[in-house]
Amino acid sequence: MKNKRETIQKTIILEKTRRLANHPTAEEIYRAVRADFPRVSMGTVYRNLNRLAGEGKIKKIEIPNAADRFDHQTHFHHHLKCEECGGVYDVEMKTGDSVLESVINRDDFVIKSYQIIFYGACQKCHKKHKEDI
Amino acid sequence: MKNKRETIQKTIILEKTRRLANHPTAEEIYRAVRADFPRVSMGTVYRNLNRLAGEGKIKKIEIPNAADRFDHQTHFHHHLKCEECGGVYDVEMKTGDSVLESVINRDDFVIKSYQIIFYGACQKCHKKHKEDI
DNA sequence: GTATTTGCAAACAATTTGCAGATAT
DNA sequence: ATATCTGCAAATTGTTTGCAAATAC
Repeated sequence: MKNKRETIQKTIILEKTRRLANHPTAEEIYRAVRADFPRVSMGTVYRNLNRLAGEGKIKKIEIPNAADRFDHQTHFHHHLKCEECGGVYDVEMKTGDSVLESVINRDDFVIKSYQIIFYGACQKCHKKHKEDI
Repeated sequence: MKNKRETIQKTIILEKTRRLANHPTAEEIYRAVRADFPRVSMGTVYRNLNRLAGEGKIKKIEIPNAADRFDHQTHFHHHLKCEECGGVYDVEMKTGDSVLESVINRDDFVIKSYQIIFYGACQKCHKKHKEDI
């Protein structure tokens, strides 16, 4: 896998990932791609998403115990996973990040990146839950 | 599933999780339990680990694209996932956490908890990689 | 006594992979 | 021309679940 060729599939997968509103899953991208190119397979979608992420053209957001998301955005941000509906939302942070400086045992490894996953409830689910009571 | 009974399985699963050095996977706990009780099944291990986590007796650490870990530790800390070997290591942070205060759009959801996952290389893998060059 | 829990095997979800044929360069 | 990429289906990994039998209370 040397990732050398610009195939139609790769092009359209990038385009759809960019067009889809917010951190779509591979499945969502797959459906969008198939709307135009019905013979594209899931394997191809995954292969290309990983290639594109490797090239830095998109960002892969790994969500524990849920499908990975692929993000067209470039700026650094984090995510909230709604424990009720499983939805993933952007979490914006103030600049002047002190997370890396707060690590105590930094000699134990080389840190290349990090992501914060918040757990909780999105507005919709929280509201619904309140109504239940 | 009302989680009412203290079964032998539940007891030993908690004990093994506590005894095993550091954030073992369900698989590792399963093996440890089977050493003493060979008929315990994987399903029982998962069910009880989730129950114990629900009761707050252990902590479930969700690792993206890898087996979840179960932690006997109680104090708040984070984790590094080594991108080479897949190992998971504790990351200790200075107290006086400012992560929650740094969230800008906090009105959009209710945040109950969070975890930071660092990506990088552990000492062993980093050293090995250097030798390759 | 009876509701909960177990063991087993089968189901599940997300992702990866082997391979023969197709395609970009 | 040929190495890379695709489509397909099957494999993999981690976890959950349905069900009849076992067990804690």
